[in-house]
Amino acid sequence: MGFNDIANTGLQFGLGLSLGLHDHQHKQRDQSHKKRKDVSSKCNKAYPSLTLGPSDEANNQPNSKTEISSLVSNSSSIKRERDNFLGQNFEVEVEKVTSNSKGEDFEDEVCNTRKKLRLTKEQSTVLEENFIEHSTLNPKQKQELAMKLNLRTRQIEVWFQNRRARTKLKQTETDCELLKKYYETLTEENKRLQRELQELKSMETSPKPFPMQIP
DNA sequence: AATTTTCTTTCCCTTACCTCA
DNA sequence: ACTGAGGTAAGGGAAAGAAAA
Repeated sequence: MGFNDIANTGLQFGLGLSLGLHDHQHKQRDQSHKKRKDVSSKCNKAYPSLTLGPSDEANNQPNSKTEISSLVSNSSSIKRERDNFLGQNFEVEVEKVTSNSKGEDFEDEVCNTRKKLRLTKEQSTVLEENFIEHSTLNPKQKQELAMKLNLRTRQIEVWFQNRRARTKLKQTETDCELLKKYYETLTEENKRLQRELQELKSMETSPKPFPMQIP
């Protein structure tokens, strides 16, 4: 078993732990959760700017209820989506598009793209500074930071999550290198001991010195 | 008061957009 | 113009706890 095998086993073990949680026994646990996500997902895909936040610096504004209502029509069920922006609790009515042909065509048309926001240099710097201070935020800190940077709390949350993940990845890489070195050292040591053992064995099998005769 | 259901928040892994060489 | 790699914002599943029924 080489180092890579050991490393892979470790990775698989780690993955297994997390994948093990994706058990079918939890699938039915909360259907409403999934529904909410579906609605949210549909809305996100259809109208990235509505929930993904600003697509550029100029468009850095919260989305109004009327904007959403005017974009989505033909409702069959209504869900309320909350979000915080600038310390306010925005409650947004998201209308689920029914499965009529018109709705599906429209969805297909707009769902292929997922716009991605780029944080400005200033925003990244402030976030980085905050991360150095504390790698996790409480709701209040999150709120304040969102207000300060003119971002949604979800975006702050996501940034910190991703930042923690990067830190963890770096640490894992460092640990991996250390383990690799340790493995090499142990291999060398093992070889040396094997040689030593071999020498001792050969000495044992060679003829012993002539025993002294005692009268 | 105890139990069940629904909602909210958070974490983690994965996906996919974007940039650059 | 194309392409592959790397960085990273966001999506989505799951868990845990709170709130509502």
